[in-house]
Amino acid sequence: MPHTNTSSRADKGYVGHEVLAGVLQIRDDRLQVMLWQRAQEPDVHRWSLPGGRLADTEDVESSIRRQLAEKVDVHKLSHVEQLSVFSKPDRLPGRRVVATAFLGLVPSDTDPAMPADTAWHPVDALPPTAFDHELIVLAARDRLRAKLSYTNIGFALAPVEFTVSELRRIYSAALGYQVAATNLQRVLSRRGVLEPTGRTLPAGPAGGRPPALFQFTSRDLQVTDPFAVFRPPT
Amino acid sequence: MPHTNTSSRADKGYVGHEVLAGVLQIRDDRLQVMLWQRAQEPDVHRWSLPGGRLADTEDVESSIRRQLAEKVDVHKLSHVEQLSVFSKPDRLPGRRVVATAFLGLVPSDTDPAMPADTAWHPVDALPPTAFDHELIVLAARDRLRAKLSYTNIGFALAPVEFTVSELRRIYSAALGYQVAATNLQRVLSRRGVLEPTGRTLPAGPAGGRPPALFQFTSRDLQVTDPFAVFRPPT
DNA sequence: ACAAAAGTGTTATAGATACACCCATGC
DNA sequence: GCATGGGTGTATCTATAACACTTTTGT
Repeated sequence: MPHTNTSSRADKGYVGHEVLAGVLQIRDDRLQVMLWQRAQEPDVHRWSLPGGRLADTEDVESSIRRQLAEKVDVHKLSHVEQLSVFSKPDRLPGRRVVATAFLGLVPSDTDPAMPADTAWHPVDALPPTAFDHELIVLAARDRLRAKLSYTNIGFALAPVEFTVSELRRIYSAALGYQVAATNLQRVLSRRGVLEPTGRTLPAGPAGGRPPALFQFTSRDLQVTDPFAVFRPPT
Repeated sequence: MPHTNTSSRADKGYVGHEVLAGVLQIRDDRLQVMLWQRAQEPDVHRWSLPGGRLADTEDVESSIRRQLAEKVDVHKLSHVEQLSVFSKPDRLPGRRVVATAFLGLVPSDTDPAMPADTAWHPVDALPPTAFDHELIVLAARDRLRAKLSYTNIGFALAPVEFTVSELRRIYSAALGYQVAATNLQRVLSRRGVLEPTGRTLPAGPAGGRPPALFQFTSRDLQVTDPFAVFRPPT
């Protein structure tokens, strides 16, 4: 790739700006991240996050959505939010580039078509990653885990309609520990995050009661637990 | 641009990068923010946040700390953290500049010397502000309020030693509603955030029991309440 | 003694977990 | 009938809010 940094660092104040996304999805009951394998130096063959350069007419969120549209049909992204800036001067070899990192989510029932150099990898068993991209993946994972607790962000990981069992598997995979279906249902219902659709699925081959189907009441991010330790007087 | 496999638009633009901080302090029992008044166009006479251009050799956090040192003795900043990126293409007139915004905190018992064009303003009664700086101030306020609930961030607003009454006034001002001293003390103590120093202050002129002095057990930001709705099995 | 401010004891309430038990289906 | 998975009822636990009451000082 470009340059020997002969003139670049001397060009005072020129700071490149890129956007990168940790796009997460639950696949095979594991939290996985979308990565593509670099074909060129630097960091050849290492895996890196999708993204690219910020263009003139877009803000950072428009930019990451545009760039992801080249990898994944953008309509399949159920949620995008900003994480933070990664700006160590030497985070990339060559010219200086500041990155704005994002968390992106894809529902578990979609399987977006991706280029040949791109694949899903479990977040807890990452391949060798390029630059500081592993840090960004971990930041994305941590943000998701935190928000599962106090927001309705599960809507972005689950299909539109699902059984409580399916939702339990999704939450367990994302959080990294087993959650009980019984309490998951109750907590989310009491908060008004979840509601039954009235429909059910047929029982499985081994029998059993046919599961009811549920949906999220809202598909926009909402804080559902103010978790205010110091609660305003009622 | 190193390391993207996407071909984005031609590089017409030079994207500047600035860092800005909403520096907050409790003064006169109100949450106030440090602003300086612009002397030149654009937005003459409007009030704006301290900050400036990202230099070549620093990351964004080093940069904002350096720039604040020009306004406030940097050692008086008890906490600095990144908020988010503001990147609308037209957020400033003229050349495009992306801003990384920070929250900065100053303890209530310090009164940093500041330039003549700089003053503190209550966050709930801001003067006319420049560009998108009001948004950044509100983001700083909201971040502070959220973290008061589930972290020990109060250490950054309070003096090293304080009475529970003083702390109550600080929390009340920052949160925007009255908190009760009795419960404040208990919640923070049970979490191990607060501890008595063993010393007391003399009673006030009107009498009353002499208050005990307390301190925060740690002066680094720590999450004290995991507020995990889906708690890992014990 | 009395007023004032600080601090403690006690109860109430909310929101979660744990677990036993009942329900509906296929074979 | 019975195994299997789904769903509900109920007890328990934890943490905070509310408030009455006690403590310690100055005048």
